[in-house]
Amino acid sequence: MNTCKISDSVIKRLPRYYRFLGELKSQGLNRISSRELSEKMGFTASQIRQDLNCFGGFGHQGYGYNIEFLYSEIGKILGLDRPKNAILIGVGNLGKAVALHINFEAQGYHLAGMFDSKESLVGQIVRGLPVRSISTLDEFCRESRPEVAILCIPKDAAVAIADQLVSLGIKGFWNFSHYDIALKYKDVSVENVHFVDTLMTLSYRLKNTD
Amino acid sequence: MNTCKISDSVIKRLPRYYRFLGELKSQGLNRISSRELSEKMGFTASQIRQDLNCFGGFGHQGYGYNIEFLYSEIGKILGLDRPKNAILIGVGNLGKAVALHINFEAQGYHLAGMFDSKESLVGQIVRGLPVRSISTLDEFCRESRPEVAILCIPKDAAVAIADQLVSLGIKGFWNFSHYDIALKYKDVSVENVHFVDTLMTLSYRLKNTD
DNA sequence: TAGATTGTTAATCGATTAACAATC
DNA sequence: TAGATTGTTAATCGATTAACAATC
Repeated sequence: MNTCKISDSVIKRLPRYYRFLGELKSQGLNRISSRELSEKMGFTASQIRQDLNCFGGFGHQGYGYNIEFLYSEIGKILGLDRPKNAILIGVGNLGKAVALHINFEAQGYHLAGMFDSKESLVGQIVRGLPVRSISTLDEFCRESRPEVAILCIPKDAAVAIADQLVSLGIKGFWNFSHYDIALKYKDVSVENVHFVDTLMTLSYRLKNTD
Repeated sequence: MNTCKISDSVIKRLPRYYRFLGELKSQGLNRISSRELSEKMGFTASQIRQDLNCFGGFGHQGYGYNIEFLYSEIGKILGLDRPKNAILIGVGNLGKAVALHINFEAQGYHLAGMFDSKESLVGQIVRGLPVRSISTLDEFCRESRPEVAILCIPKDAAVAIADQLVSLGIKGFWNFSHYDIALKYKDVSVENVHFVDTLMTLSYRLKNTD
């Protein structure tokens, strides 16, 4: 096992491994070699072995990798087995879609509360949960201690609420807003979901077909 | 101007430049140096100059960059000024959210049609557009010639429909499904939006706070 | 002119790929 | 044992950063 610092590139590939292995598992397969996996995933076999060896020797020489075992190990590396409380801020079109569409439990998340500043939304039931007034955020967080906030609000609203969320103990943001949280708060984890960026790169690629 | 092949890393940073410059522009600023921009964006000034010089010399020695001009040039590089017809496949929670939430026009896209296989959805109006039956896809594409398909359907459905879309002339996919289109069709552009992946990497980062 | 800042080349750093000994 | 495939080291490749001459 390589004790090197794990690079961002490796971490970003882990969910993809997890996804492919989950599928192989559900197809009832038992073992796979790095070469076979490389053909399915479009990585090199070398890269796959390098990536996995950042975390431990999960394979067996002459055999390959046990799919079920590797799947479960990558899940643990990602921390999917650890329960994580999350709150969702902003229950507009996007927030509603996120709440309804994402199967949080499959990654160990529990959506504990949903908040909006718009009084007309408060009390509405989405995914079996009531939308709460943003004014009750402090109280709720002191009781439920969520560690993740999902930001489905515009940039200005995100700027306005980030301090409060961090001081209430939020350790990670799943950030759909255009506010660059990571630049200000160095000790929280941030994953940005900037769809529109990918729509722009698609536009570029269409024009420059390679 | 550097005529090197533009790397993926550079292309992925362009939307971010576009976003930051748009904001500076709306703040009424005229010029900015690579150093000032680097402080705002969290890149190095060197990288900014390198990136921009892949496409041309947009700055002036001793002055910096004209914000309005650079913003507009990056928009052109990304091809946002070119009109692009798009169709959306799958009008469930996710598809509806995408249709309602994304301001396609700001990137030069026009959402021309929406399709679903579920007959109960057909005829429903979303964002002023009727949901069409998937059985009318051929006819519609031969008339409207969309070049982009937005896939908001499950993996199996995506596998089943990709051939048809490619043969109907689709050149780019904005892919929310878990089907890896790019592996099979080498001559189409694909941008994957795999939210759940970022939810997993967030889980990892929470566990390994760096 | 002096000061500032670009465009661009060179140096460094890190990530990917290749190679191969270890070993199942 | 022979064949297969890993884990790991070494080589390559590409991306980022540093440096500086050009020039506004």
